[in-house]
Amino acid sequence: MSDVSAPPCTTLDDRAIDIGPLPQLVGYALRRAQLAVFQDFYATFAEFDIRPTQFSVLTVLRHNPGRRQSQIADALGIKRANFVALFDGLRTRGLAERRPAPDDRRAHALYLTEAGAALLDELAVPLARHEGRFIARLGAADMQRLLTLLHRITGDG
Amino acid sequence: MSDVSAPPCTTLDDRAIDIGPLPQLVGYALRRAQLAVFQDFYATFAEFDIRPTQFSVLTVLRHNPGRRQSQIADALGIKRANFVALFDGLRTRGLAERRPAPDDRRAHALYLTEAGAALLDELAVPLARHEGRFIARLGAADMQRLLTLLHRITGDG
DNA sequence: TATTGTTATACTCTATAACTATA
DNA sequence: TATAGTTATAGAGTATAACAATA
Repeated sequence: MSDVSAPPCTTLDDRAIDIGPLPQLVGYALRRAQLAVFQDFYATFAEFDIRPTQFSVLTVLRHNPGRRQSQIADALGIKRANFVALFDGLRTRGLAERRPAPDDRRAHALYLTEAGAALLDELAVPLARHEGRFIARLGAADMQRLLTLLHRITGDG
Repeated sequence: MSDVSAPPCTTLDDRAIDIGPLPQLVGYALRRAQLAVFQDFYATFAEFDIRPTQFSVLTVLRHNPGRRQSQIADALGIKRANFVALFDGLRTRGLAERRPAPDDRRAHALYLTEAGAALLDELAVPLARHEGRFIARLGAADMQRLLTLLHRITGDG
């Protein structure tokens, strides 16, 4: 339905902006796509107060119990100095814990708590819905192609 | 050459970390790929002191001279409050300028300066090298497939 | 001497609220 | 009343330097 009584243009130029060659730049396209997915992630996990980085730490802890802070941080591309506060946020919520490393009194071995493991189980359902929304946009086959291309960009595949 | 006198393991567990299902999550894969490309962008344009967001603003100004701040900011997904300092950084360097909007005394019309246009011309060469490094990893056909998939993720494809 | 975890600090990016001058 | 630009502010994320304890 068009509105025949719509007012005339109120500005000199209200055509859509032309962002030119930006969509053909891989960095720009990656950034916009990443923001779209993270926005969906934030909305999906807001009720659990879990952000993408926190989710990635919990996941790596589940798959690597007892590793040191620096190993976990390195695997996720996080500086060890920045990992301290990030991990403390999980620890004070009872989701993860530090234990003395048996072979090195400087180091801590990191573990999920039972509450952390239970939360990760609980997050599996909304996570699948979140991923499912993007698989629905692309189809499963194209999503797998996208993941493979992204791994080749990152340099590990 | 392997070093037969290499010391034994110094830690309890120095196998590589297993980041589990993270590489199959679209948000994680996008984030890591975006960081890899932006790292290359930073290194490529460090000598020009241009960051990805600044480059995108200059590019949109070239393609849309005379538009208002809020239009430019919206097109790039930047809040108008955050755009002020960003644009001032370009303006004080003589790359862009504000002019009074002819039809609305609240608004400013934004333009590239000649220096800004000249810089953008100069940046074309390193930009092509930057893009070329990732096209080299994927091949031109797969890069085009990646861009198309990314646009579909973002929702404008 | 080097490394682990930590603190301090700074800079960027992002988000919201509120102000001003116009409309 | 609403909008364009602006200011202030706060929260993440990220980067470097330096320190204590330990290797």
